[in-house]
Amino acid sequence: MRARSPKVTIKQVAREAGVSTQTVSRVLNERPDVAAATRQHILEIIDRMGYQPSALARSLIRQRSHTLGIVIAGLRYIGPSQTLNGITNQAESLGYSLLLKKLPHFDTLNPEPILNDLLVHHVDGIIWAVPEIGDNCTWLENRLPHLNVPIIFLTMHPEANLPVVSVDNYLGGRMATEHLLAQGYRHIGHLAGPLTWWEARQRQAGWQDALKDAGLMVDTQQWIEGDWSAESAIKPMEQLLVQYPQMDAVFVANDQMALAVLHVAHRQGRRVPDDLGVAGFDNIAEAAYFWPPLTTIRQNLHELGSTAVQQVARMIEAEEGGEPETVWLKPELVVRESSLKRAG
Amino acid sequence: MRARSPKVTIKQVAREAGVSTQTVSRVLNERPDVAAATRQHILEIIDRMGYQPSALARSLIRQRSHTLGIVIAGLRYIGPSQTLNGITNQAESLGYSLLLKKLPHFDTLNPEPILNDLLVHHVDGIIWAVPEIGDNCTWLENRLPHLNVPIIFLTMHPEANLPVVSVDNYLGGRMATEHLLAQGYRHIGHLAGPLTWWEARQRQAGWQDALKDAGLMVDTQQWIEGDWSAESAIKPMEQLLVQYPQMDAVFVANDQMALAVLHVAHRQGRRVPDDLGVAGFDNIAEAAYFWPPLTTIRQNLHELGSTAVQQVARMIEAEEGGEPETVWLKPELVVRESSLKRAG
DNA sequence: ACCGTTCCCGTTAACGATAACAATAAGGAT
DNA sequence: ATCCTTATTGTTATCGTTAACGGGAACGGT
Repeated sequence: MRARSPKVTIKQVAREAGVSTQTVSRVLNERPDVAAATRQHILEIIDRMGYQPSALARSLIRQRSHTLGIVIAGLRYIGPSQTLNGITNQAESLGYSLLLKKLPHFDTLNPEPILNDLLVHHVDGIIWAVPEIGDNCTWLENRLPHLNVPIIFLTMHPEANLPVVSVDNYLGGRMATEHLLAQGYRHIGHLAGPLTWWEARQRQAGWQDALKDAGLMVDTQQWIEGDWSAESAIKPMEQLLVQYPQMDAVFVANDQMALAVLHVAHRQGRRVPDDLGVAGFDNIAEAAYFWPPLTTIRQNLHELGSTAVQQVARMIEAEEGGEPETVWLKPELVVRESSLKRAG
Repeated sequence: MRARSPKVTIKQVAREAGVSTQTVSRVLNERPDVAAATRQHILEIIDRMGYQPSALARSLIRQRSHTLGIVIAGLRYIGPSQTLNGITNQAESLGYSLLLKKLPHFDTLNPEPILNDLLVHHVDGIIWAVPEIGDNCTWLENRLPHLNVPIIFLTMHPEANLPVVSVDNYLGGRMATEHLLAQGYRHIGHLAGPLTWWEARQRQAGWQDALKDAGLMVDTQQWIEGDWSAESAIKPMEQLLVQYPQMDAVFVANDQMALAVLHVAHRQGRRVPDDLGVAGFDNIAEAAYFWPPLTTIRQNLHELGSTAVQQVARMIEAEEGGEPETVWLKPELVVRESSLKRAG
């Protein structure tokens, strides 16, 4: 292996070895019909010249690029990044390259430019890692049937025959709320994410059903909406404390907003968890070091990403046989001090 | 624009239009030498058939892929994600696609597999977004001269003739420390990142020089090393409080560890900022809602990413003329309560 | 001696596009 | 009438690789 300035091609190798390019190709692809001596000779020359076959030319002739298109909506928050991390790891180990695209906005209605861009690059499959928000998925109905490439969706409403991989947000909401109930809290409010997001609605529904199953009433005074960010949560939380004064615990739709909740509680002198139990969602790295440490729902986004890759890979390899399949990942409850009601 | 099952090629368009593929190609590339009527006719057929030229075939013949290789080391933390976010945005607007690769480990010594993978995909340029850790950059010397593709490095020691884009970590360390000094703190400790990291060393050096310039002594009792994570910072912080008892403020190398510092301070009943001033680094989204809100150094990683893309693009377009250039981005001080020493 | 295999390797065409070079027709200059 | 432009189009070769096929040599069986 040594230096190579302009790229070495199969032709140069062939000429150097005194054989046809086809024979070199056969060696590259480990075909049996090459004499041992010839193979050895060619391998030596390949090594000496530092030849690497062009993935571009291969993709073109084989009609198979071993490339996946990944569509994300943004990486400002840690969630999508962790998912992407899982994707890169799994893709690496399955031998796929990744073409990364970003939607200009969360609620881009027309995904055509992005899809086209991926298709002209001959991706073998697509992972649509964009959260379902408002009607940003309406294009699906009309476009999907014409898309002749396997595509998988992360974190969205699982329609019939749509391959989706998602964390069970509803279950997560239930788990957090049931934990608060088990601790003895009885007036459990909810600080929701933006309800245009499917995830936010699921978490809210889990909270609501858990309360109902416990025989508790739920009305609109008991919850309020934020927009995921800590900043956005300050005022809603203050408002929630006013409109639901009996509240003794709150299930917050993500950890960032839960941080803001702790912040407001401190400012108002309400002790957590004694006066107010708090549970979040996501289990961000910092949650264990909040004051007090935050009880939360851990979602394994790394696994989400890696599962998605496995699923598309399966669909790609299966050609026609790959049935759309929905995979639900189970979240986990992580109990820390913020929800541990002390006696009384 | 309508459905297209198997991909439409330029040949089919040409046949449908009754012209040669070359003429279609000329229309695609907006060459002047096509009769207006012919052009119109071909455009209609392109639209009707939903034809999109293959990026693969184009890349092959043009020897130009309009693709950048991005090498990262991981996305567990938010920093690299923000950088990547900046990269995707800028790449999009300059018309580059992104091939994303992940190093298996931070300290991978042999980047050859990754580099090769990018090269066989004919990337036009490479952004090496891997922090400099230990000797994970030693391959540079020998390999770089033979690499016939522009490459740019993020966040590493700027050797001569090496194109680097980086936030000025040294300056950030100085700024944080000088701010603490200006607030009247006089015994300023430092909780460093792992000193195998270039960034960690830079931040430490900034802290040290700021103290020296203020006429204060610095010895090894006054600082200790963490590994960036909040978890890792708990014990070192406890240790630092023991070994440097006069300490009245601490500059922490990142916000995650600063969170742990606040945590330890609370547990030990030391009031921040009265008994202990705290300044962090990074300005993560949560920092404003820590208790108390954290003074920190903001680094614009989005800009880091977008600058990197601009630089490689420049190098690509410049062919030979692109001089390696080092770009330093200035960090900003964000003052919050954790460092505001009250009178006394 | 003839024929069918098997082994090994080369030729040609193809993937989907563009570059470089004709080639044709119309029009103007000489 | 001849030659030279200019405008427009087609042909051929090419990018780097592999698929499909062909063909010669060596070997064994009848």
